[in-house]
Amino acid sequence: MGTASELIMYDYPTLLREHHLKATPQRTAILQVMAHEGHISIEMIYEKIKGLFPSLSLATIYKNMIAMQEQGIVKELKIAGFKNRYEIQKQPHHHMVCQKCGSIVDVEFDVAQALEGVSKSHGFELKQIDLSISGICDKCR
Amino acid sequence: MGTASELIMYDYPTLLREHHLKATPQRTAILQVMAHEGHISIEMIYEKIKGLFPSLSLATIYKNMIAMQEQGIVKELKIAGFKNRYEIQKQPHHHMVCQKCGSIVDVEFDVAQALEGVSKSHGFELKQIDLSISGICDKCR
DNA sequence: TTAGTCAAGGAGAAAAATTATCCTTTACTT
DNA sequence: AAGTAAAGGATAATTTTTCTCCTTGACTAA
Repeated sequence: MGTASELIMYDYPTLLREHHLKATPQRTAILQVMAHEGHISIEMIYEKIKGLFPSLSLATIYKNMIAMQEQGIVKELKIAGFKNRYEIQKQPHHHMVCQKCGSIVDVEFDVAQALEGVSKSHGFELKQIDLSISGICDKCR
Repeated sequence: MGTASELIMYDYPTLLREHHLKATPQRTAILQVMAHEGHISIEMIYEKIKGLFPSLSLATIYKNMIAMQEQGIVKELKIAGFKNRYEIQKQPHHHMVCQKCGSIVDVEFDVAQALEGVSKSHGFELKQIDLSISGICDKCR
């Protein structure tokens, strides 16, 4: 945090418009909560912002998550043993999940090169890598 | 296929009993369908075997998947863009998913060693690795 | 083999998660 | 400032998953 290139990511209205989505207060709030909470579920988002928008509909969140996924702004995380969670797209990274407390930590680890070889040998055009490792985190031991 | 050690895996009644689960015809059929179809969803299983058991309940399949997961016989696959699928537990492996036709191919690729280092540096006790790569398969190009 | 027991199956309701419909509101364009 | 298309809200409808309760049946041990 602190450099211009990082700060610009917090201008969510602009980010939305750049992706041909209207910058509504609801959308901006969703992104702010996601930025603050990290890996978050639909109804956690709902709980966090329904105070700001008393008439907020759950459907609004679902619809926005779909729209923002299509635009590559957010990403759905399907992790064994947990309900789906969402995060804002950022640098490629993977996840480290504690099976006890459910905490999710980002880890940067480059598997791309090795997997290029694997996929190439299958005539497979590699688009995306989803990797999560599960275990027991430092705190829970 | 062909060796004794592989064939023994097809004795599902014994496999179930070894895991303290009763070997019912429904369970055996579920495992047979899974073995035949590979990566399969709950309702695909239901469609495949409801002919054999006219009174089959969807709840039976759900309950059995949970029980068999707890015993480590089957594994749930949560893959971005797809409904949950299930596979019979076998040698550690990962998945290669075509974003177009949805086909899933097993790939053997050892990421464990490298990830040991990553997790160790976070004081994390590594239990499980879930990796899937997505892209366009050979056929779909 | 047979009776007893506990797990498993079936039916259906209920709950949870997701999507669709339809109308109103509003962000953006010009 | 007005028009338009997109987004939000309310609500119903689907879909997915879980639960309850009762019946059936697989396994155990005599």
